[in-house]
Amino acid sequence: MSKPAKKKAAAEQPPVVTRDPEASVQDILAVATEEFAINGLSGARVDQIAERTRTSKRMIYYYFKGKEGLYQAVLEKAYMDIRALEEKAKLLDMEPRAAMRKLIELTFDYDETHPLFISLVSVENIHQAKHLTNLTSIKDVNQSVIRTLTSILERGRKEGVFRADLDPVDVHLLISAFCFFRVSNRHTFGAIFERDLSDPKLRKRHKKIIIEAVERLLEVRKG
Amino acid sequence: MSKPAKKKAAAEQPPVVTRDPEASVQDILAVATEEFAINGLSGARVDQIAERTRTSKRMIYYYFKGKEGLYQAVLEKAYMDIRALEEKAKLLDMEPRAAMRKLIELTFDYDETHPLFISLVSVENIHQAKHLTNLTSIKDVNQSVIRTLTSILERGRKEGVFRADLDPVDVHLLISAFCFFRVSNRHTFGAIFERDLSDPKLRKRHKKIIIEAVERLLEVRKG
DNA sequence: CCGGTCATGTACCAACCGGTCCAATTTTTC
DNA sequence: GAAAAATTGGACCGGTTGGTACATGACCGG
Repeated sequence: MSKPAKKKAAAEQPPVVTRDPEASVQDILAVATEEFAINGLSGARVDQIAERTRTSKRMIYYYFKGKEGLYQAVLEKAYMDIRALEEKAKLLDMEPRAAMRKLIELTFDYDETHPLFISLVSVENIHQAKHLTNLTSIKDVNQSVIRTLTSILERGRKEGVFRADLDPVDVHLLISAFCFFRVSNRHTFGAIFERDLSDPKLRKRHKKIIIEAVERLLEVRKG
Repeated sequence: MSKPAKKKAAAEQPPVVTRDPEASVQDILAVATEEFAINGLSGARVDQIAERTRTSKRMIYYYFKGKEGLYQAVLEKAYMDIRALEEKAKLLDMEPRAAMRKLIELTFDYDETHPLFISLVSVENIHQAKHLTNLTSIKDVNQSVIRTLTSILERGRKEGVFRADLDPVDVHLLISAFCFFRVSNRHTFGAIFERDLSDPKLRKRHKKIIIEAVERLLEVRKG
């Protein structure tokens, strides 16, 4: 079914150059995300991205100025999407240990289901995050994880179930490192140790391990 | 014993074209390691590598066939160098808990002091490790870590200080992930959370954290 | 309906980049 | 010491790639 578009409905057969700026932008971003994640910044080809789009190379330069502009837009969008991570779960209502477990599971699952995001972050790190520093807005978004974590740790400490001498960012680092690495390094790790890290069986086991590791690390020890 | 000076510079200065194949190869490899680590496979420029070398582009093609051949050689060398990791320490003579702690420290310090290696591994993962699969030799080298770890865990289990239900590769994953991530993602993580992960103070704290996390994870629990 | 801005397609280019050709000169082999 | 092999240099090439000039239709305010 042809989309009737606007009021100018079907005179006979106009070439119907369905104009839709927003759709063009989103289309380009979606394709570019894949290309940059798979091939890296310099490895990705503008022509290839354009070809996979329903529009043309001209549009990429029209909307994003150039390859780097497109890359930066892709990066920003990818980082912004994490916002959806904790929003759907109301961690602050749960008791500390359950909240912590849930937070770990969310992180684990997010990384697992967003390999393109993981790749993009790796790419950006190779470029020493010099494009990321332009994007000040994403700091706030990402630091919300820390606020949540801080709150959970604080409540746990008050209830006497969590120790008090751990920095929330350090805890986040431990969780993030494990979840991220499993995905980012699945190819080399898999090749060397002959393991398929995408195996559901392993996934389940690894999720249990990181949860257990963090839980034990947070435990209060007397003496 | 003056060289048969080139006709152009016959008067003084013998050009002294000191031929040294081995040195040429090593020189190229060293420069290429940096370039590939910093710019990635497609981002690195053969001309740039050649220029930084004391030899010429021609030599790169002579010794390594092409850009990909050079990249593969760089990758192989980088992975082979890990062999030196545990060799110098005789972990098998130490009591299990001390050995485990030492192994973690070695991994932590190795990653910390070899950021180029970390970058290369990240680059290779973006390329889905398709160059690594050609290098079967490195599997053995890297699996020696697992053998060591297996032995430590086994002895610990027999002595009753370590639990028995953990896979050595999974334990290695936990350790490796933390140590690797700290370096591989130092730029994005640092930018977002405004932390300099190379700060010695943080380094010391993080080393303590990963050691403590693993130690606690390995503890035997009754019930 | 009409001028102006927005959106898009086509064709094209100049620079770059991986790779090679030709040849010289050193080192090794016999 | 001559032939053969190994190393090196420098110029050069052809395809690729990011980017642009130009034209043209589509939408919108008045």
